[in-house]
Amino acid sequence: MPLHHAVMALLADGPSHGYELKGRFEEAIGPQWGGLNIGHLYQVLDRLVRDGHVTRVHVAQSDRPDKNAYQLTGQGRQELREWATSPWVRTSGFRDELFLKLLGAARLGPEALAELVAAQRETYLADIGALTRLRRERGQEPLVALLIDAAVAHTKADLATVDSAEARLADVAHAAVMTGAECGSMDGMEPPGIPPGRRRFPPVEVRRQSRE
Amino acid sequence: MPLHHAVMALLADGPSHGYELKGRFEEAIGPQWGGLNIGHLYQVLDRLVRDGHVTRVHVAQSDRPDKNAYQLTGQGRQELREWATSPWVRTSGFRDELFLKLLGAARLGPEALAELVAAQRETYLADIGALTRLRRERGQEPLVALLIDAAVAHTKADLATVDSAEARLADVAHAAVMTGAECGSMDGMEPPGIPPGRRRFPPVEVRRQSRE
DNA sequence: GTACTCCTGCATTGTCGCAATGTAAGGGCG
DNA sequence: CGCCCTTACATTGCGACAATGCAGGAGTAC
Repeated sequence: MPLHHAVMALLADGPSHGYELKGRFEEAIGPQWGGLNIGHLYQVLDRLVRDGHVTRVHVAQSDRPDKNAYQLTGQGRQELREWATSPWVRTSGFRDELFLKLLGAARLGPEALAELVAAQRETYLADIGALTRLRRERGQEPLVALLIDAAVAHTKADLATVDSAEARLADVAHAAVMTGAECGSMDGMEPPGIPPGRRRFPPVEVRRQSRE
Repeated sequence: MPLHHAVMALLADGPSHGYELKGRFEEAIGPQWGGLNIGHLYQVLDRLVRDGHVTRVHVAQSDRPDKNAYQLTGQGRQELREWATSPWVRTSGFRDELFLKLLGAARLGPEALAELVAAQRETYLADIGALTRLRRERGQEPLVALLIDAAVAHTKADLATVDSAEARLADVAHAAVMTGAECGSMDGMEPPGIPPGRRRFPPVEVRRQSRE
């Protein structure tokens, strides 16, 4: 995710340096985000300097290793304001690895689908449990509480999706078995030419719809 | 997102080549995913070949430009099965750009937050409308219908989040204004040293909690 | 021949994580 | 005191993958 705007948001409170910014970020956004990688952060800071959103000032310290202080520029402040007040518009569709797994499992047959659904269900329940625990620990900060609630809502929606998936995809999964997705072998040899039999999409007719 | 497993899932139906795989993918996963970049796809195929999940066979054609056919190997088939039947476990926390925007807007003050919330609300409503339309057009395929429903559910959850955000973050936003996040100027000069006044996080005491 | 589709590859940018480096403060110990 | 070890602080570099875009060959249709 584009971290650089969030870094600018933190810098709006006053200059800071890489190591401290990591602390500020994790303090502000809460534990459900997951740790912020420090190497990534410095790359982001480099880019912000390069683009003129932030200036770097070297600060010598006697009692500690030197550090680089980063400060928001006027241009950066303006950029931040624009970003923070404009909505997030989905640029690349609804992409979720779960979707791909459902596609794969459905094509593998009903047993594979059932296995995925059951396992995924457990995972989501565990996630919700962990989030609930987090919420108890860090629920005082309003932003953190809000974000945790949002994460829980997402997970519950996902749970409902997988719960309905097995029934709704039963036909697909059953059809997949018949068309040869399951007939193993044919590992190594099978020389060129593409065996023309058993292919569901002959020349496939790529339909370009008017989106994008 | 890790596309390569999905490509393997498509190849489970039989060998294919890059351009056709793009068509198969968009056919199978539906329009809500968004277009698949062809360049990306070839990168993925290269990696699959490198890792032994897929073999490439050059196919000469008289009536068209030559093409490369890709075929799943036994190892690839096994890898596919493992991936498709194991749940997706969130590795990197709940990361949503909306969360970062809320953080940024809240720090900018109540007006910025209100602006973001209103705009985001409109965006989500428009998304839901577009998805509903899609659902009418492509709702026959069970997988596509399921994925669109999942996308709608997610968006509705997001909608609820932003709707509650303004009230729940009012205190944070108000506090932000007082602490100087809004006092403009200080663009260019302001030489080194980091003005020690007006900083909410003096040495900041990075608390490392026991996660990860 | 030129416009177009099919098909592929490369270059570039951004995201993300790990590992390595260097400085300095603090503690134990002969 | 001089030595070593650990911990905290602070930064940098490397490498993999994701994603987009552009260039271009090769054939077809006019």
